[in-house]
Amino acid sequence: MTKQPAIDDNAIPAPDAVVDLGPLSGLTVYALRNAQIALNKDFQHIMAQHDIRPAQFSVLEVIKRNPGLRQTQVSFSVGMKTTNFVPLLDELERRGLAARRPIAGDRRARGLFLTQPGQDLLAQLEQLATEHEARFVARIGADGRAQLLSLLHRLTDPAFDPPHG
Amino acid sequence: MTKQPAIDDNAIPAPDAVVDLGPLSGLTVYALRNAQIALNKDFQHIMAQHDIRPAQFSVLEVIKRNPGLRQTQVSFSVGMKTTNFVPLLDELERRGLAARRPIAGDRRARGLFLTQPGQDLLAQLEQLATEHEARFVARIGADGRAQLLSLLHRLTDPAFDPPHG
DNA sequence: TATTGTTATACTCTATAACTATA
DNA sequence: TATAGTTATAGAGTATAACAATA
Repeated sequence: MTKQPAIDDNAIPAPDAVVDLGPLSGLTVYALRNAQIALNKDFQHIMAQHDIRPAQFSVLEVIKRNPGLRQTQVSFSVGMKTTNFVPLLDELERRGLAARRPIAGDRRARGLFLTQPGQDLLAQLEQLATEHEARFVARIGADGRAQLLSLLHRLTDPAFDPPHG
Repeated sequence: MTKQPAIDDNAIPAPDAVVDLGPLSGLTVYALRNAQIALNKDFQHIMAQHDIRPAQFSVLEVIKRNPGLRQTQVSFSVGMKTTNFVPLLDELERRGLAARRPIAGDRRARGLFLTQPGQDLLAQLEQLATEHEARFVARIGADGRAQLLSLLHRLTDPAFDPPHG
C-alpha cells in the first residue's frame, strides 16, 4: 500500500441522476450478483490480510475437514477444474500450509493434508470469516440470515434443475 | 455447436463420497456465490441464443430506460469501468443495436440510444429473462422470491456499509 | 485543472487440449 | 481403455496508467 496517488483517471464518479434499471432490479440473478460482489469484496479484503484468496480458504477448509482426500475430490467439492486446482495447491504447498502425500494402493493419486502451520493459519482465517459473517448478519438479523441461507439452498438444489442444460 | 467430441479429459467427475464443507456451508458469501453461479449459468445460456452476454443485456436495458444517458453514467450504473465499457458498446454499435450520438452543449460526451433493431432484440431478451426468472421462482415460490429480493437488497444497502473499506 | 472518452496493458478466473504415469 | 494429476494456453472479466479533445 505504499503507492503514490499518481493521476488516477479511473475513480468511479458519482452519478448525477438516478438511473432507472428497469426489469434488472427484479431479476434474482442480478440481485444475487450485486450481493455476492459486495460480500465477496469484504471477504476478499479480510483474507488478503494473510495473503489468502477466497478459493484458497475454501480449499484449506475442505482439506481440514476431510484429511487425506484426493485432489480430484477436493477440487470438485469447491467447484474448480483440477487443471486450475494444481497451481493453487502448489502455492499452498510452497508456503508450507498444505501437503500432498502418496495414497496406499494407487500410485497415481495424492492425498491432501494440512500442515501444523496450515492448521494454525486456518484457525485465524475462520475467526476473521466469523467476524465478516457477523458484520453482514447485523443488517438482516439472525432470522433473516437463516431465511436467506434456506432460500439460497432451495434455489440451487440440483433436485430442481431447470429443463435445459 | 459443430464441435467434434474430441478427447475431453476435463469432464467433472461425480464425487465418490460426500465431502464435509465445514463452516463454508454456513457462510453467506459462499451460498451467494453458489446460487449466483447456478442462476448465471442458466441466464448466460439463454442470452447466448442471441449472442448476447449478461453485461450487454443490462447495458441495453439501461439505455432503453434512460435514452440519451452519457457513457460514464451508463457504465457506472451497471458497475463497469468506463475503460471496459468502450469495447462492449463498440460491439453493440457494430451490430447496429445501439448508437452513440453527440450531446448538445458538451462535445466531449456522447448520449446512448437504442436503434429499432436494438429495441426489437431487447423485447425478445426480456421475454427470455422473464422465463428464466419464472423457472427459478418455481423452486421457492412467489413469496420466497419476494423475501429473497428483500433480504438481498437489505444486505447490500450502502446505508449499512461495514466499517472498513 | 478537471472531465469524457479512449487505447494499451496486466492480472485473475475459468476453460480446453493434450500429455505422463499409473490403473 | 480409463483415471489422477499435470502442463500449456486461450478466453472472459476486471484493473491501472496514460493520452486527446473538450470543459
